[in-house]
Amino acid sequence: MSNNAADEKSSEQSQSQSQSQSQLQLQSEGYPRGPLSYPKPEAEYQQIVQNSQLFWNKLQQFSASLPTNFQIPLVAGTPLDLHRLFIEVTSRGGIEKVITERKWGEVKGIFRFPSSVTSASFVLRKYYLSMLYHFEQVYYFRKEEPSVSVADPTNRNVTDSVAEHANNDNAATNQCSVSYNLEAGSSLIGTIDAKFDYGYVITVNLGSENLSGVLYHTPALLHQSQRVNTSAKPSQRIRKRRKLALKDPSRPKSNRSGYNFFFAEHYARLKPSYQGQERAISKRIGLLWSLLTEAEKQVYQEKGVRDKARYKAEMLEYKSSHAQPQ
DNA sequence: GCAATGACATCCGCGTTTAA
DNA sequence: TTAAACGCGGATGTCATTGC
Repeated sequence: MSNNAADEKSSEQSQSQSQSQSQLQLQSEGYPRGPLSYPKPEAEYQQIVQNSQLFWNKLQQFSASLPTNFQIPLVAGTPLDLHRLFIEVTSRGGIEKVITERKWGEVKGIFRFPSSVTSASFVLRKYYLSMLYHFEQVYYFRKEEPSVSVADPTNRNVTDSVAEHANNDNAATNQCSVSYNLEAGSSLIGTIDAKFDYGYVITVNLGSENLSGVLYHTPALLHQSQRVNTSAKPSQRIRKRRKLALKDPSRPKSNRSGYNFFFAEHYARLKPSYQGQERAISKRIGLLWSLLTEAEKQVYQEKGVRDKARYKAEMLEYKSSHAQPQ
């Protein structure tokens, strides 16, 4: 099928869509509006990978079934090799994996874009989402229905997604800010039209209009990350310790020296008067330590000795419980 | 010799997003 | 399409001491 033919077909579909503008489609970012069900794949994934011509034929046919214009994107003035992009992404487990595992750097490296392309990762992701995402779902994952779950490879929540769509100029049909003055806590009545991996396709009755949209389950991981974000950012050492703790949480904490106890005590005291001068605090505490008499130091040294004993005892127990059976 | 222990601002590099 | 802004995570710096 030629590009023109594809354009004409998508144009017709666009017109039919514009006739049903009451439909509220809360689509995920950049994803072409997909059909309720996918066409059957007409080739095996391996064939698509091995045969570039077959790939292009099937992609154009597939794109024609979607309400999007099929146009090969240019990057730095050069047509983007969508076949190569498809292979590189699917060989890494698909778009969701590439995004969540931050593998765009690897994919980007394959294309060897000129240095002038400063946002290659984002461009590749954008074009993949707009041109290859549904194709991947059918020819790689062999899905029969669209799974809009990809809304969350970026791990953002529904609120963010909706807010973005409300700000998206392209989302002509995504007008969340419809004339209805909805507020948090407003009640709506609707029906579930379909269920998919991460949520539901729903229709809500608003006056004389029926608005369709998607409800997502907020991933548990997202909740965790949000909780983390609401608190102060942990220090690099704390993150490192947490990493070590995750590796072996039962390992006893290292013992602290007398100076460690002295430092902790004085740090808390000096902090209010040394706002934002942590290094100055450290130097100050070092000076104070050097000015202590032996008797004064002894108080802290004893704490260190006790902690050392604690550490030794805990390590003995730890080692005996982790000893390899002979 | 390196890492850990207390605290965290600052810098840097990389990936993502936005505006023009 | 691209440059710039932005966000995030890791490394560093300060100190003394100790265990591995």
